[in-house]
Parts: sequence; C-alpha cells; structure tokens
Amino acid sequence: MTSMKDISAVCGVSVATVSKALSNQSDIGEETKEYVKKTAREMGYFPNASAKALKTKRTFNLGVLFVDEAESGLTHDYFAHVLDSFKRAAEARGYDITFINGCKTLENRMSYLKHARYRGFDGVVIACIDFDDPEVTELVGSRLPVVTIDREFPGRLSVLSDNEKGMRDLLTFVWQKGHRRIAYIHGADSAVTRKRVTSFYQTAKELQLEIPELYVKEAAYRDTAAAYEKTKELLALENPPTCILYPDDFASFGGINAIKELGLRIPENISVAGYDGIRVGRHIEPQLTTLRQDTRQIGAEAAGRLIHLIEEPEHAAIWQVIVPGEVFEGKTVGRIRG
Amino acid sequence: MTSMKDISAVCGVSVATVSKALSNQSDIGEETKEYVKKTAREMGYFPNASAKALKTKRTFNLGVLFVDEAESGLTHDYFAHVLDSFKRAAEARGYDITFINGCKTLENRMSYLKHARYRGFDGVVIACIDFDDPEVTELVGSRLPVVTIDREFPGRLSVLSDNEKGMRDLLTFVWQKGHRRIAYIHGADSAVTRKRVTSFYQTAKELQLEIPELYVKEAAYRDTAAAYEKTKELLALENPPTCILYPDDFASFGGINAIKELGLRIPENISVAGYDGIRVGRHIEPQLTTLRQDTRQIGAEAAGRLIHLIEEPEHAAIWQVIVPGEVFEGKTVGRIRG
DNA sequence: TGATTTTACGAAAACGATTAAGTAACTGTT
DNA sequence: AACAGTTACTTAATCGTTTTCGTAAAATCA
Repeated sequence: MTSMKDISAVCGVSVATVSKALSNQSDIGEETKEYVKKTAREMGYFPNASAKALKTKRTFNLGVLFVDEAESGLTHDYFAHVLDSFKRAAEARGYDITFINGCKTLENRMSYLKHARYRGFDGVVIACIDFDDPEVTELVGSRLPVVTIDREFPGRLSVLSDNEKGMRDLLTFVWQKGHRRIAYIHGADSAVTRKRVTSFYQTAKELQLEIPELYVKEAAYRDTAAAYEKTKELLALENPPTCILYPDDFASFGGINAIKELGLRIPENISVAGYDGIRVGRHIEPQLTTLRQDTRQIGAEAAGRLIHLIEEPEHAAIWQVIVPGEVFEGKTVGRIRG
Repeated sequence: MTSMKDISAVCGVSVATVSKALSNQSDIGEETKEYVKKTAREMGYFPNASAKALKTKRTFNLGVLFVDEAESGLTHDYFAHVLDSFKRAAEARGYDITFINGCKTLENRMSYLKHARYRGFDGVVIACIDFDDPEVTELVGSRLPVVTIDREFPGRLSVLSDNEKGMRDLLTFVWQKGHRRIAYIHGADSAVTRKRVTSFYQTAKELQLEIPELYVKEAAYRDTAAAYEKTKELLALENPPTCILYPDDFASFGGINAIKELGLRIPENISVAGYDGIRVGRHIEPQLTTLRQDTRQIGAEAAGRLIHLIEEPEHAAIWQVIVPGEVFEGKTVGRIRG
C-alpha cells in the first residue's frame, strides 16, 4: 500500500524523482537513487500494476486462449504440457499469464478480442480451439501480437508441431518393423488431422505401401469408445491389419481394450501406435509406441517468439516455427517377418 | 481504444455522465442513458481494466498459485481438473484467472504476496504446493482473501477433499470384497498423506483388521518407479498381501507393472486400488479401482466460497468445506473367499 | 570571469476510469 | 408565490504511475 508518494514524502524528494530512481533512469544522482531505493525497500514498496499499465500501455501479461469445452483445455494432456512450458518460459521473462475468458454463456461477456484489450494483454497465445470460430478469427486478425499453436495463419506467428514429419517418421518406423498392412484411425477433420492424413498417404506412397480404403477410419480425438469401435471393425476385416495407428495416445487405449477383448496380444498378434507421447503411455504395460510431440519446445518457442514480437516488432520476422517430435519406440509395435 | 472521453465528446455530455450511464446508476435520465449506451456500443467501447482497477481497487481477477515444480502444477491431472473447474466457476461469475508467478529464479521477482498485491488480485487460490514454504505462509497469513485446497489453516477458507472418508470408504470397499491382507503404499509426508494414513489405521481398527507393519510403505506421489519397487518388496514377503493400495492412480501403474512382470494377474491373483480417479484409469484394462475425488465440486466450491468471501466478507462464515469423493469400483479389486 | 553545458531535480499533465459534491432546472406543496 | 424536494447533469478530485519540460545549481570551457 506504500506508494511512490509515501516514499517521496519520507525521502523529501518529488514523486518524479522516486519514479526515476526506482526505474534506474539516468536523470538522477547516484546518492539520491540509492537513498530512494533503500527507503523503498525498507517501506516494503512494490509498484501498482494497474497504474503502471494505465500509463505505459504495457501490462506484462499475456492472454491464453484454451477452449473450455468438456474434456479439453486444461485437462487435455498435450495442451496442458504446452501451456505449462509456455507459462514457465513467459514467467522467466517477466510476463504473467491470464486466461482469456472462454465462458460464452455470460450475459455481458466480451468477445475474445475485446476481453484481451480490456485486460490490456501485451500478446496472446491461442491453442486447442475451433479456429474457425469468428471470434477467434477476429482475434487472429487483430493488431494484437498473437501466436497460434498447431494452426497457421498467413502473416501471423505460429508454432507448429511437425505433423508431416511426425506421421512420416511414425509410419516409416512401423514399416521398418516389417509391417505392410497398416491401418490408420485418424482424428476428426482439422488442420492437424489433414496434415497427418496427407503425410500418411504420401509416406505410404514413397514406401510403396498399399493402403486399402477400408484401413483408414475416423474417430474423434481422445474418444476411447470410438477408437474401440473402429478397432473392432478393423479386426473383423477379412484381411485385417497387423498394425493400427490411432489419433492419439488416449484414444489408443480404447483400441487396446478392443484388442485385448478379442484375446489378441500386443505386440505379438497386433501392433498399435498412438500419437502425442502423453506421460502415462510410458508407464503402462506394454509401453505405448507413439510419436512424442515436443511440448516443452513448443511452449517455449511460442512464448519466446511472442515476447520477441512484442518487444521488438521490427525484428520479429519469422512467422512459423515447426517443432519436430520423435518416435518413442515403446513396446506396442512388434517386428514382423515377411 | 475509445474511452469514455470520446463517448462524452460525441454525446455532448460529461465523462461522469457517461460513466454513470454505462454502469446503470440511478443518477441519470432514461433518455441520456440509452443514448450513451447506444453510442458506446456503436463506437465499440469497452472499459479499461487498469483504469477501473486503479480507481476501484477491484480487478475481478483471481490469483492462482500452483507450483511449478517438475511434473506438477498444470500437468498434474488431479490439480488440472480442480483448476479447470475453478476457472469455469470463476469465469461464470465474472472473474478472470491469473497465475501467481512461481518462477523463483527470477532476479527481481516478488514474493507470492507481493506479486498478488502488485497485480491487485481480489483473491487467491492456493493448491498443490509446499504449504510450509515461508512465502506461502506469508500469503496465507495476509489480509488477502485466500482459499486453500487440500490444506486447512485456522481462520482461513479451505476446500478439502474428504481424505478421511475417502480412505475409509476405499478400505471398507476392499474389506467387503473379502480382503484381509491389505497393504498400503502411501505418499510422502504431507497433510493429505497424514489424513489418509490415520484414516487407514483407524478404519482397519474398526474393521478389526490387522495391518502388519511390513504392509505399510512409502513412495512419493506419482512416482511409478518407487511404487514398482515397493510393490516388488510387498510381493516378496513371506505372507504377501492380497490387495495393495497406492498413493495415487498414476503411481499404481508402476505397481501394476511390477505385478504383471511377476506373472501375476489382476484381480485374480492380486488386487490393487489407486486414489484420485484420473480419467485414464477408466480407459485402461482392467479399469482401475480407485477413490474418485470430486474435482469438479472442489474447484467450484473453492471459486464460489472465495468469491463470496470477496464480495460479502461479513457473511462468509464457513471456513471449511469438505468434499466427499466416491469409490469407483473398476475391475482391479477382486472378490476373495475366506 | 562570463558564457555554456551538464547534472539533478521538481512541477505538472496525462493515462481512463469513479465518485463526492455542487448546481441548475423542474415539480410539488401550501 | 415562495420554498423545499427531486432530477439530471457537471465539476473536479482522485487512484499510482510515467514522462515531458522547465530550471537552478554545479561543472566545464575559453
């Protein structure tokens, strides 16, 4: 509650002098500076963010837009890790993190953009969301520094997990293990899904691998029940696959259950691979083979680039960062002899 | 960027009038009010949070303190769910959520309390943290409205998962399934751990269940490797338990792996139960028996009570809320015949 | 020594809101 | 008609900073 005014009174100098002393400005005598600083410390002074922001238009606060839909956002393992890393990196550079309100039912709510401006965020990170929502478009199209994760927009900063390479590596890995009948249950349509699917087919072509149409199915992300169903369908085929790729690790658990239920063994009878590299996958038996996305790097890059864009807009020229993941071998993809 | 000043200029009234009109005060004519509101809408006006906060000392922003240590905080399943629920409830009541900076390495960082006051949080929620950290103590002891989760402080608001009842219910459930040789690998020492352990022994006594000293071990929370080791130790005993309780679901996976490695089957040869009720536990095979903590309720209560304390300090008299969980039966605890 | 530059500080405006107090114009009462 | 009471608005102070500009004193220079 001590303000600069209080300090100025005690020190017998003006508020302006206190301000300059505390912000290490040149326009101030060495002695006075130290005296003021010492007094400030003794009085337990800390600045008032609101007042500072009001004056400087800088809040050192970043907005985070993660959707709030059921089973997503904070409780979504992949995004939680990205956010955690983002937060860490931002905090290390002196920025705080505030959520952009996702509650769309509030009567007097503002749009995402208005909310961001209301709070005066210096920048915004967007992830895990329906990017086609007009409010998101508005936010992305605004003058606010924005970084999007796993979705690119022309002229905007984005950090992308390398889904093309990821799927290529994963499929190649499986192929190298000798699998030739490979099925792919992909997620619901989205930019990420399209990239993975395209890469899947492209890689298959390069490997001269034939993918029967029946081998490719769709199941929503993180939907174990759907994955379970699709797996059953695949295994009921006349010529079933020897390996199934899933939309993500979580969904793969649904598939694994279906497989076990049929009395088949992983990886002896059938192989499976997930996508994401969520923590629990490394702690269950058998360890899940998956493409581990580098959430730490994704979050850190997003924060770093965004802050760079905020602090030196003229030098921030890189519009896309693509972060590679890597195959985590695990134990769910077995070797097959031709 | 339109301010009240701009609106006042367009409408030909004073800024005060605009302020009153927009905040629905009585001291204003119906016509003018509507006119101002309409103009504000047309000009795309939104308030400036900093200015408002500076004047009113209210930010409608809540601070969240979740530790940042490796593998905790946001990426901790239980707390992520609590936070998600807290966020939802707070947002529904018009509050935003900002993290209190946990980065202790920053050179110029403020203590938790100073940071909270710097940002002007109306209140703070604390969870998942070393409550004995002097900075936490300082925060809890401050005049700021605070709600702590899973840890109580005299005279402070807290929301607690009912660990006594939880452990009692879980142990009783296992007992009712016929188990009499029950081991308990508990988490590292903490308020929560103590409650569970105490309840474990108390319940055992009530059930006239004898717990050999060797049946009770310690392994850090969420540490699969430690759980694995302790499980092996338990199973190597001359008279091994028929059921093992773990510190939490995640840790139980380590135990389950140890069991599988020994060629034992769950629940035929040995039963296990976790604690928490994390999502993935319901999607693996066999479904994990566990005590499902009501994260939704915990988060919602925390937000609700905290906001109540903020808005009507004189009426907020309830200092503790205890939220019961429930046994999720799963499939990992089998019936045993005497 | 006198002129000029530098240094170190202060005065005051501004950021965008809120709010107490003041006031002019009505309305109603007797 | 005179007075009080109400209504609808304005004025101005204020919150805690930052920052521009002004200026007195000290330092430098010729």
